[in-house]
Amino acid sequence: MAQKPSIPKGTRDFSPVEMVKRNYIFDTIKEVFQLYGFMPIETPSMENLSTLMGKYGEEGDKLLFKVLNSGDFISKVRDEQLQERNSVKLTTKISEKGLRYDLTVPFARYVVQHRNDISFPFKRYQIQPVWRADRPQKGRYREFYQCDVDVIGSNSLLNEVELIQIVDEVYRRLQLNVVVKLNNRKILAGIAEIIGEAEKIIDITVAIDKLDKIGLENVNKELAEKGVSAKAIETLQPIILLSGTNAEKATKLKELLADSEVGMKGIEELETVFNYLDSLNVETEVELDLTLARGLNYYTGAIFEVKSKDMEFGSITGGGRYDDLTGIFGLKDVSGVGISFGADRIYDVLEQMNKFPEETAATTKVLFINFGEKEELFCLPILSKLRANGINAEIYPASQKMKKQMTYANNKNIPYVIMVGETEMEEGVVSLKNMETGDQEKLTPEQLIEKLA
RNA sequence: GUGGAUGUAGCUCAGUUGGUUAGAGCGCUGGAUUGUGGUUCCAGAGGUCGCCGGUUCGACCCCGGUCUUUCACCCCA
Repeated sequence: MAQKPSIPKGTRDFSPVEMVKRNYIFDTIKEVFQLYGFMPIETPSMENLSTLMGKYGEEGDKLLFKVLNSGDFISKVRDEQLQERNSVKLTTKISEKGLRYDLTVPFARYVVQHRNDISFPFKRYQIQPVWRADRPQKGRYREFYQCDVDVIGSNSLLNEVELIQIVDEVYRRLQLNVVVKLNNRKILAGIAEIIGEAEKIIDITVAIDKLDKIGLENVNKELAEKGVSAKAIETLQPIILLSGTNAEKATKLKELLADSEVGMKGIEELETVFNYLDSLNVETEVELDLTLARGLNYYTGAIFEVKSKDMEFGSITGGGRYDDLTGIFGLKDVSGVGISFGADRIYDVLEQMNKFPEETAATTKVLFINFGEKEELFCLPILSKLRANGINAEIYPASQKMKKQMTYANNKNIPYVIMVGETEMEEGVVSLKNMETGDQEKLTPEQLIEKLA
């Protein structure tokens, strides 16, 4: 055999069986999005690097896939630059495009670029692949799908509430038990402020975020390493370890953050959201979690994260409010909020929990066994009629051995098989065999349609 | 990006302290059974032992490199 073909690291092929399952996820999510009035858009796989760079932090820039310029790009680079052997610098000379890293930044670009055609608030959803040059692991790929919903151009906290309702509805339809973790960047900013380390907010949130993973001791250690003063760390302790119901946490937080204007604003926002939720039929547990930070540094208000309650896994949905993402592209004072469903991780959870529905509308319902030319001529009009009635049907394309045709039906999990030979043609009927029970009956074409429809 | 593991038939995996012809199960093809499959029985095909190089009389096995997959860290969906 010649060298086996392969695909790039961290990418995957999807078989027909997998695609049926994947589409089940996408279709469910899409339906719910539309139920809440969101409309789809798509953006190109590639964006200009100027759009992408600097939006995801230093780490993110490294994880961007860059696309080489076309043509004889290297001849335009000066010798000194080549000799310098500085990849980062050289990249700017030979690459001006990159694969999108997420859907939010391209969306911000889209909004700014099409601002005159958009009426705000703009509610859009977007289901497309994104690429990250991360090192792959289980549940982490270099190409994966995100399902984003965002509403931009509205400050109302009602948007936050609707997003949580969407999460609730999607996971109810997918029959997964999840918990929504909710926090607010303003509270985190307030905490940093009252412990006197306002400028270290990023380091502090990143450290706190790891609490349930590495424990309190290691969090404190990391804080110290990042240069947070011992006194500040001490003040921080009661805040990190805050417990009780959401209302209790909020009450205590108000005392602790009384001197911080941002902090109080954050609590107020959270309380508003919780008040709305209380009056709605949201089944999903929503928990105020102060240790939730999320890496993306463009978030400014609410932060969400959704985790499966049934298994230990990274977050399967996440998002938040960003007050000035479009500002970078020259459109000020437009606030947006959105969340992203990680379809690939949801797939893995559904697979492990065995929660995919058994029956799917996508597969073939009935196969015509092929006995030869004469029989084909008899069967083809009936086949057309089945399809006209919305019944997924196919005919085996050649009159091969019965066993082979039956095996084909088995492997494709086709529930019914139709056999037509001399006797059936004379009587003007077909023999319909149920592949599961083995039962067989003769039906006229009309009865057949009625039975399978 | 850092550190560790892994790679043998289409799939899941055995195996050899380095020695001539590399094994199983499942799957595949054919037959028992040319209008009745998923069970059973029989037979058969299929592998440059990830790739490149080194050590050796001799390498699937030892060494180096490289790629894949995977685990932890980083970060994240």
